[in-house]
Amino acid sequence: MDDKKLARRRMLQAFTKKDILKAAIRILTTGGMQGLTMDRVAAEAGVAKGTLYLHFKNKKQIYDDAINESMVPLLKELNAVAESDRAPDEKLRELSHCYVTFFTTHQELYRVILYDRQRAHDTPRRYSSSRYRNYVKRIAAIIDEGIASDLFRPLDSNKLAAMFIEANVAVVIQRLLSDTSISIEDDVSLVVELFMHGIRRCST
Amino acid sequence: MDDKKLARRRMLQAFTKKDILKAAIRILTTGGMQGLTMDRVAAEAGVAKGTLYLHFKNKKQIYDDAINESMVPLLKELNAVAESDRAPDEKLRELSHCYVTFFTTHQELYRVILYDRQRAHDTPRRYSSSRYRNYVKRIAAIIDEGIASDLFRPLDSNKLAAMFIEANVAVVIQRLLSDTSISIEDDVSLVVELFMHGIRRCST
Amino acid sequence: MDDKKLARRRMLQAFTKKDILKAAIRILTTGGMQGLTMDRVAAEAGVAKGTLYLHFKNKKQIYDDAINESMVPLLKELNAVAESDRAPDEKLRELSHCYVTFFTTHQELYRVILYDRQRAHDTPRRYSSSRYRNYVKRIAAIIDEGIASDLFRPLDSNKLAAMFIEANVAVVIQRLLSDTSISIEDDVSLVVELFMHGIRRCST
Amino acid sequence: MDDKKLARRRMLQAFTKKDILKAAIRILTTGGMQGLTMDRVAAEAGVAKGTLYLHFKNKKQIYDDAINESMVPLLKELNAVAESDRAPDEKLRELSHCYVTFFTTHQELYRVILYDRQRAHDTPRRYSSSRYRNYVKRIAAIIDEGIASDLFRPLDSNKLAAMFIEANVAVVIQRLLSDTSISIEDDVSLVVELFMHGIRRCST
DNA sequence: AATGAATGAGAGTTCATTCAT
DNA sequence: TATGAATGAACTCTCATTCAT
Repeated sequence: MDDKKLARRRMLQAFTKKDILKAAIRILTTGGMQGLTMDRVAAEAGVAKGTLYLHFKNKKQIYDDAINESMVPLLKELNAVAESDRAPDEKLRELSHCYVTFFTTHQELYRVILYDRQRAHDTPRRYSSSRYRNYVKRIAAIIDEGIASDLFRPLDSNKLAAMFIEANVAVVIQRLLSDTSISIEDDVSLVVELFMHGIRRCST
Repeated sequence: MDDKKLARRRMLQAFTKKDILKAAIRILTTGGMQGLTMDRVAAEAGVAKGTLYLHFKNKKQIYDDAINESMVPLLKELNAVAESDRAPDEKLRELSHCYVTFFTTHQELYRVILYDRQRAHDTPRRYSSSRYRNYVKRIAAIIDEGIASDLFRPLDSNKLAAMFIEANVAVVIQRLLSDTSISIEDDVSLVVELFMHGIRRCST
Repeated sequence: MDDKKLARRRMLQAFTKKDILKAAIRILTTGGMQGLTMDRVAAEAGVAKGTLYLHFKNKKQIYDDAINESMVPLLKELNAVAESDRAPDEKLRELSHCYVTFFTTHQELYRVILYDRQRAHDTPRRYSSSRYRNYVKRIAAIIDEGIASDLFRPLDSNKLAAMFIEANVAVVIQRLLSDTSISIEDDVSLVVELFMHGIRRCST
Repeated sequence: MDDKKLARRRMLQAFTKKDILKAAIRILTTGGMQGLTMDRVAAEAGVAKGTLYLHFKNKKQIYDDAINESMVPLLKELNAVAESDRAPDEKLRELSHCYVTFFTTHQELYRVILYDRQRAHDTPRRYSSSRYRNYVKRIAAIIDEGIASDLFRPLDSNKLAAMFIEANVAVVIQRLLSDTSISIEDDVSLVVELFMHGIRRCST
């Protein structure tokens, strides 16, 4: 009986916490980093300002947790692709697809994540940064796979992985700037084409 | 006589304005977006806070103008390269070199610029964004050159240009994250190699 | 049967209340007035925050009761001394000893008590103040004893009592400020010396 | 001309600062330490809250400066007495008079000062505390004078000085508690009587 | 009787902007 | 044109108190 009550209470608490994070993500998505104020988070989550501090130590923690939380779906897809048994080049194509789709639908939040990306410098153990690094490493692993199977040439896989991610970023930026609704497939194909063969005409 | 005075006044005014922008750039370079306060700009520029409002409408304008101003040297180099009479692939190599060098030495400022990059959406007339777009176009023009001369394959030059920029960004980020002092030449070579030939082993 | 239960419940309740007060005293002793928050009292007492309000009307009551409670041991000693059959001057010496010892070992709490001392003014019915007044009266009674037995000169016993207390306070403050560990006995002797040769009739 | 303007500006600024301090003292005098909030200080001084931070680094500085400022008149009187050429016992009488008068008319503020008195401990260089210590030293010097001239017995002058101050405190507290308007002279006489027949060499 | 999540008023502080000089 | 004191809204965070369970 007591256990049930406790469990239920925990559930409710967890719900509130999730609600706050969702609210924070919504705000980051529409208003960017500067839009994220405790007042707005509280209002958006439908709780009192003080309640935020019951669930999070301070604003920074809300910010960090929100970004981490928002990346969860993308990371899940990334894992699924990485652990599938397709060929490395096919994996890259699928990753590109995930990436472009995800960031096309997240806009402002995506900018925030990009901005957050390279801050490892000042605060070495920053979670967010290690997250990015990790992300790069996974893609590098796929490229290493390709190199090992003689599919890819032996180049610096880590940097190639980083460039791969940013190439997708480039495509997303262009999508946002041009406002035309080009099919995601075409963009993905372009990215993959570049990475597989480069742009130089093959001089037999 | 009066004209002379007026001209001189204009000059002085222009000087003050430049000084303020330089101060803002220094602050952005070291302290990022959040470090940019009117107090600090005034102090750094050696003028009174109120004076800032004689030269700029508000903080946003200082911010925007500072970012534009900070890009001027890079844009000049870009122009020089674009207007030289080298082959397109050589131009890309040189651009990559300019890019990596420039951002490696600007760090925080560079983050700010990246963050600012795709803000075109909400504020359509934003100067900074049109700057980015312009930038992409110039590189696209070089790629078009290559395509026209049958050096490159006929792909979407605009998006390739964007990907080229971001590939350089990727390299810079990795430089910052790894903290190792790899030669810029090697990074540039990797970027060029990717763009010229892709990563797939050439199965002749 | 029911009575037993009720009695037992009362007992438990009384225990909880005492525990809370003890917790409050511990906090006041180490953290002073500003350290006393409901959260800390609850945590220190090992009860939920809401529970505090079952035993006390509000924070002020906890604060007041804690101060009163903290003085109980001193008051007991005071009573013991007052009711002993020693000479008045000997009693004062012993009181001084109690005082200096007690406050030397309580530090922060002692500051709180001193601050609280004369608040009678704004809130006439304040318990703590009447306590202080009571305390003064008891010492005055001892002095009156001395006067009656021709040991002391006939001066305003109430004010002399107050001065006696504060003289001990002065000694304690100096002990805290100097940080040297002078023997308590020496300090007590000084206080007594001052008071004896002041109030004692000069036996030509 | 420019100098005049500058001087005038400085004057105005100084005025504002003094006004803020006066407001803070007024609040401390009536509402004690807890009544001192930035909002109230601003309202009482008739300035905006932000203005406070133009003149003071933070609340603590306002608090400290207010206490120091409030003591200025007392310290002046103390100096005047100390440097006069009267006999040490006469000096003590006058000091007592100053003390009782000053604190009788300052009430709450006086409690704040007392509370502040012995905080040297946690923050060693605290101005306020060194102020108190200094104060004690000056009175000790007067007592030393008396000892040197064989007027007083050779006892620990520092502690006697502290006890002298606190004896006056005791008298003030009693005045506040009893609410009767006894003449200050009588109280002073009692203090002096106690101290004289305590520290004065007993001329058999 | 006990809990502890939720509240919300209010605290200290920052900073873009204004305006009298 | 230049100043910088003043403003006040907005910020992050604290904490005494309430109330459904």
